[in-house]
Amino acid sequence: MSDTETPPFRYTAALAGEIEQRWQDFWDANGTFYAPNPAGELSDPAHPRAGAPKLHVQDMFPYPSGAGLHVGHPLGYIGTDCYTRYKRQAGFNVLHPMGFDAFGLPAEQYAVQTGTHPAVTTAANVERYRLQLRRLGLAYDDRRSFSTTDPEYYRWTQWIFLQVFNSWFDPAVNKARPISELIASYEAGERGPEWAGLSAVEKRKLIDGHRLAYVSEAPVNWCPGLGTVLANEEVTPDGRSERGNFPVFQRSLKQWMMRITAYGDRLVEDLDALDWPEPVKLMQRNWIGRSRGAHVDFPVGEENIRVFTTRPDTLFGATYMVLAPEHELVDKIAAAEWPAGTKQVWTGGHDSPAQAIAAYRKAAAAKTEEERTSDGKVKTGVFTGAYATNPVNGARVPVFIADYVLAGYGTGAIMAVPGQDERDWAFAEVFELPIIRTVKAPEGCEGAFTGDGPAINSDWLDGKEVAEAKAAMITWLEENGKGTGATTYRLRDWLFSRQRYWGEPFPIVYDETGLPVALPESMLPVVLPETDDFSPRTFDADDANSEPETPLSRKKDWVQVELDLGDGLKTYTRETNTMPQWAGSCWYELRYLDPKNDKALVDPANEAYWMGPRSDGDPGGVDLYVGGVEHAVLHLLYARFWHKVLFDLGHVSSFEPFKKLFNQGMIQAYAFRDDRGVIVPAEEVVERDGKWFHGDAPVTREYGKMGKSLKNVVTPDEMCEQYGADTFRVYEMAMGPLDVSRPWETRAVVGSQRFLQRAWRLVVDEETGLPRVTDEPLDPKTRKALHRIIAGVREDLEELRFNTAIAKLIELTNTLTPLPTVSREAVEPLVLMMSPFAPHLAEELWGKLGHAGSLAYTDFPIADPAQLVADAITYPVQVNGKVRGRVEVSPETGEAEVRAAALAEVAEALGGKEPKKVIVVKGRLVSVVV
RNA sequence: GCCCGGGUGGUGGAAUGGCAGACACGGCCGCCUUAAAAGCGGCUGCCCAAAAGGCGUGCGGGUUCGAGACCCGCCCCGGGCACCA
Repeated sequence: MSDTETPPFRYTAALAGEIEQRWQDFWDANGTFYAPNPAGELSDPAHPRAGAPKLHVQDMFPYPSGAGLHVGHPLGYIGTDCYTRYKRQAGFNVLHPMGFDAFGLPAEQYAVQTGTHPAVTTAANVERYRLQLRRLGLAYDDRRSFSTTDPEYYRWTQWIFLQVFNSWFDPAVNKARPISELIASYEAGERGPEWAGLSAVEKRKLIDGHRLAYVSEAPVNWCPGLGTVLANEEVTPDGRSERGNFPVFQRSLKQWMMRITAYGDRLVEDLDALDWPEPVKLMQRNWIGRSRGAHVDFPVGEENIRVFTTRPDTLFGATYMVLAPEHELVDKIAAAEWPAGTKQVWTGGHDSPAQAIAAYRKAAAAKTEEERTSDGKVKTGVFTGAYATNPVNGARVPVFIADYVLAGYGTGAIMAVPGQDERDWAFAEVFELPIIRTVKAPEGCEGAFTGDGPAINSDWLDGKEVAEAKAAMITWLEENGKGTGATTYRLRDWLFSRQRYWGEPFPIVYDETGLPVALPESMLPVVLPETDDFSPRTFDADDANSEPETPLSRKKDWVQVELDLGDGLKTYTRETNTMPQWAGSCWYELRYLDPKNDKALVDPANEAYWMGPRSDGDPGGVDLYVGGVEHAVLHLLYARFWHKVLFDLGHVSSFEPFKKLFNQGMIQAYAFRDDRGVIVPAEEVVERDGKWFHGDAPVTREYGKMGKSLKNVVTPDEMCEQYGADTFRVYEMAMGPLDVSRPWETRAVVGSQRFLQRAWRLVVDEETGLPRVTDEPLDPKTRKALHRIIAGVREDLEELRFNTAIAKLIELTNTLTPLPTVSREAVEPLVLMMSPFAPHLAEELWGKLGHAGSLAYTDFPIADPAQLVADAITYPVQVNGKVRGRVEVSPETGEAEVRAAALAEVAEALGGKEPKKVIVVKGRLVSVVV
């Protein structure tokens, strides 16, 4: 493109680039977007928004990968930036910070690949992200930025770990309390006399068993391919690692756990107080998987099988029982030989119960998780030869083992009620077991009936509806000592240690007893030791028997440490696991509030101001949290858990971290393959007549994520280069609603550039660069249009409907463009309204209009209600639902008059027929029925 | 299988039960230009040569003066969960 004929002051990419850099420097130099705190180092009583109503808006901070940002990443950041710029102008003290989540597997793996220390690559990646984000003109308070890998930051991550370690969950008050209170209670003899008789080590073990962070030897998810254990949340349903897709095996290993299950109830119930997308709430509810019901005891000889059921009301219909194959009672209750009356199908063709059980277990163990689930419909199992007694009616019921009962849920045993449970019905059909309906099924119902209805065949329960029958049965069980009401959860405790280098070290050492000892706060942070041997020990991905090895354990001089922890100088051994990636993101919303504070996690005054509840029942928290739906369970569940612990211990006044959650959509992109199936670079593909070509070769198009492997990455840097950051921002916001995923289309970006060019031209003479506005008042019609648009834009911005807000601004620009003179009365509000979307351009135009400094704190336009009243109303007139004419009347015109005018208008269409009905909808339309 | 979303022009998308398709891309035509690009102006849901008209929001019913929106029954796409007792 030749520049020779482009007017010297046209808003081109080059001019945009110059303006953008200048304003970014200005904002930095003036601290334009600093938000004042009520207390501490970041307070500023002279700030224009000191003491104003607050607004805390936050993005899910990025993981700075080596690949840098593509145009999809900043979608949410631009959205929050537009929203907060608007709210700042509308009078709010806005906190809009950004940081980096830089610990974790990918940083370490990238470092391993490149042979550089993760700290080096991480710092470089963070720096690159900062520059990329700065170029977009995002209005962050940079004083509050941090990386989770900063020792000044993870000092507090470790501090929170200590709070969790040093507390226990008291079910009596349903909250966490300091562990010292539990110890005091034991010492006072309130919890039984045994305490006094225990040795010091036994006492410690007893206490350690109550802590919210505890070491446990339990089955965990061991992933040899990654060389680390993983949390349940990090394992996919088919038993592979979410990251890397390696096989995951169940291994019993000694690991740190966090007692998130204690918070199961509150994590479910407090969802009701949150303004979150329903699907996300639902995913959390499903993950926690709370079921209410009862534990019921079924005697088997000397033994007793405890089952969990959500349907105690159906106990009279329990005709058999099933234990998980791994259940510990199986071997104890199994009969020596098949009892009389054993059906052939129950034995699996084996000569004795012991043989049948052994064979079944072997077959079950050989099945992969996928096979077990995909075979789901066909029920298998064998009889144990044992009979249990149904506690409500004394019926003798056979006990089976089957893999449709899971060892890890409830008690690993069920009472089977085929009449009311589809799985039990299917099993009963295969094994020819009796079926007793205990809830009246509707006419024609075949198979299990799981719905509501009156109880039948249930003695004293007969006639009661399900809910009432459940309650009655639980009361009966408790009164007769046969069971109790109970709640179970699918949620497991959170596996909190990883065998990695690039994570937060635990503030924990072990003494000569092998029991953990918390380091005192004064020793924080425990700095991650320097090493050049940070590679994890990984294994053949299928080697289930490999042993994890922590990189830190190789630092012998670090692991062995001499400390005085109150009883003289002693040698301790450090914990060599590190925390999982989620640790740093579990509480970062709090650190933004008071990032420089080295005395406390956050000053209570600052926490109360930015996140504290404002009314009864208000959970408090971040006012708006924007990020991808992929964090629906993991990050959001863990962060809620930690926040609740901090709340219980009095460190924060909000009981939830994120009051409102918004999931932005994903920007996707097309990718192209040639006839060999090889991906070709998307930027080299051209479209001709609805087909796509790479050179002359036809290629096929597919739709997917943006990424290196699909060769379809478009970066924000390219967009800034070709169009300018403001154009890029406007395009991203204009292309659709923020929460909808959509394809990226570079060629459409020019539309946003044209809009900005027209707006620029409205204010600036392209030849001279001088402003061309006049102080003449607007004509009344345009003034009305202006105020209608102001009202609409405000409404759209409040609801994060940026695409329609931009459409209205384009409409206003297009209305003003053909006018003979450009009135300041219209242009100034236009510039102010554009400023959230195109901040650099708006600042520049604001200056051209004669204002000094930044417009960031200039009031956002407010519509004049008097201008929102229409001069005239045009009524479309429908005849039998079709528009056949329209009449224009003044707004005060009465209904009768509108009706008469409308009928006159459509007289021809009526063709002399008498209308059956005429409906006049005031201000809307007239509908005539003939 | 169960539970959520969603289906509107060639494309991205607009529409408190009240004129379907705002705004934008693309396309077509024109102005400017030696020419091209950029810019500017016009047209652009489909059918029909055009007008008039007809048909149109995944499909089939229904409620209503009036349905893209509400109700019932299907189909398709995306996501989550998947023997959780």
